[in-house]
Amino acid sequence: MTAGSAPKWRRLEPDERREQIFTCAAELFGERPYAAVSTGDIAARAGVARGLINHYFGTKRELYLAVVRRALTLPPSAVATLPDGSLTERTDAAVDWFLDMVSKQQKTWLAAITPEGIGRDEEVERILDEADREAAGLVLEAMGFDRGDERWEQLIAIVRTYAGMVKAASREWLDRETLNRGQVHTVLSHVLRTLVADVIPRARNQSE
Amino acid sequence: MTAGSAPKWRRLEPDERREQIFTCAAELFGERPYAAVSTGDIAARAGVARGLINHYFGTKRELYLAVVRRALTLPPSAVATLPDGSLTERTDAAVDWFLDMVSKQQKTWLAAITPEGIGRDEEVERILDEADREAAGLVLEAMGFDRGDERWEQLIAIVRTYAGMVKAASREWLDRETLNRGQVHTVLSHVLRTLVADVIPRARNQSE
DNA sequence: CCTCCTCTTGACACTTCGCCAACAAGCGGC
DNA sequence: GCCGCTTGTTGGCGAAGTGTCAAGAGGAGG
Repeated sequence: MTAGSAPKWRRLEPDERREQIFTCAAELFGERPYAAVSTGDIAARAGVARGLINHYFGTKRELYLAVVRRALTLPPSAVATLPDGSLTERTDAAVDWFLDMVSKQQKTWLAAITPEGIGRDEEVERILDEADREAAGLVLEAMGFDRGDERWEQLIAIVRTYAGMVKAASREWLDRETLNRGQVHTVLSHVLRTLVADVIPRARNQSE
Repeated sequence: MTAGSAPKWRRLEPDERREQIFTCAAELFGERPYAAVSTGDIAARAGVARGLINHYFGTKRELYLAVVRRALTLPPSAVATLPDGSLTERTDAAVDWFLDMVSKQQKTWLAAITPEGIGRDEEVERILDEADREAAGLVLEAMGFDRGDERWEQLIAIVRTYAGMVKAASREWLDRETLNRGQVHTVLSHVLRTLVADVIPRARNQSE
């Protein structure tokens, strides 16, 4: 009791506070579905007044979208070095690189791609869409395709189809633990090779 | 004004009313995300008092789960006749059958498999899981595997991985319209054939 | 026509959300 | 070292949503 001037709360830089709230929100949204997380919960975990959340993020939903956006934005390390070599070597390397990345981010990423039961959310879909498109582009380039390809959009679509399998495989490996890493690698690289070698050439001739 | 006894509301059989509310809820949950649909909205569309929803379904969430459950339960016609023949014939037939089914249910099914951004919902995941498992089992049997196989769980896992691709492909076809039916068919049947012929035999030797 | 069963309503208590005016932390001037 | 101003932060209000429950009313049966 030397001095009776202990501040009730500490004043932070806006970016700092914003980030702190964001982190707490990300944790909670990762644990429970959107509707089961109240702004009160988030404020409590961050140790701030509820109103502050609206001050920084406007709306609960906007905060949620911010969390989703960041969770799905792949780290810059994404632009990894892709080896030249045979098709098999390249697909193997790509899948390996991907599995490494996922096993690190594990928890966040898994939560981010978990399918919700029903009910379309335009905004969220657009974010997911953009992230997938980005990833698909990287994979295609790693496989030796050119961004200027006349059928680029079609190629993207096919790889995005593959991305659905990648996500499902990751869940089997990390979440359900029904497959081990080696098995997942086998599945994903075989399929990727099939796509590049057999499917894409054929699909090109099926445009209406 | 012949008789002043026009009833304010009509009394229905419980099953009938329940079904009516359920239908309206399914529509709304298909249009907007869970949190953006209020029980008031549902009651309004059904033309009943809000309290009646709780009477029949207990909770908004329970109603939602009921909708999800039904949307994902494949119709009994699922047990279609699977032809004998070469592997290629069988995979082609399976994919065709599936695409037919999807193009009918289209809207509902698409909404049901749409991924939400983040936030895991145990209950919903379990329902999705069960539906996938069911479907995977049918596919495996159609491909000539036996439910008594020593590695049945592993096979299921691999096919479930494939199911992720099937869903993504359906979205590209019906929703984004970046691939046509023929292309989707090509992609899916090739991959399925690769899985059965190449991947599954190898993965068997990779169990830890 | 009256009675009773039960389907249905409407209101109450409680939680959550967005808004905003008032408060105070703590840096800079004197 | 004290004071004043900027602005990060609080706390409470009003609107909206949810679950509960006792009371009300449809309509079949006697």
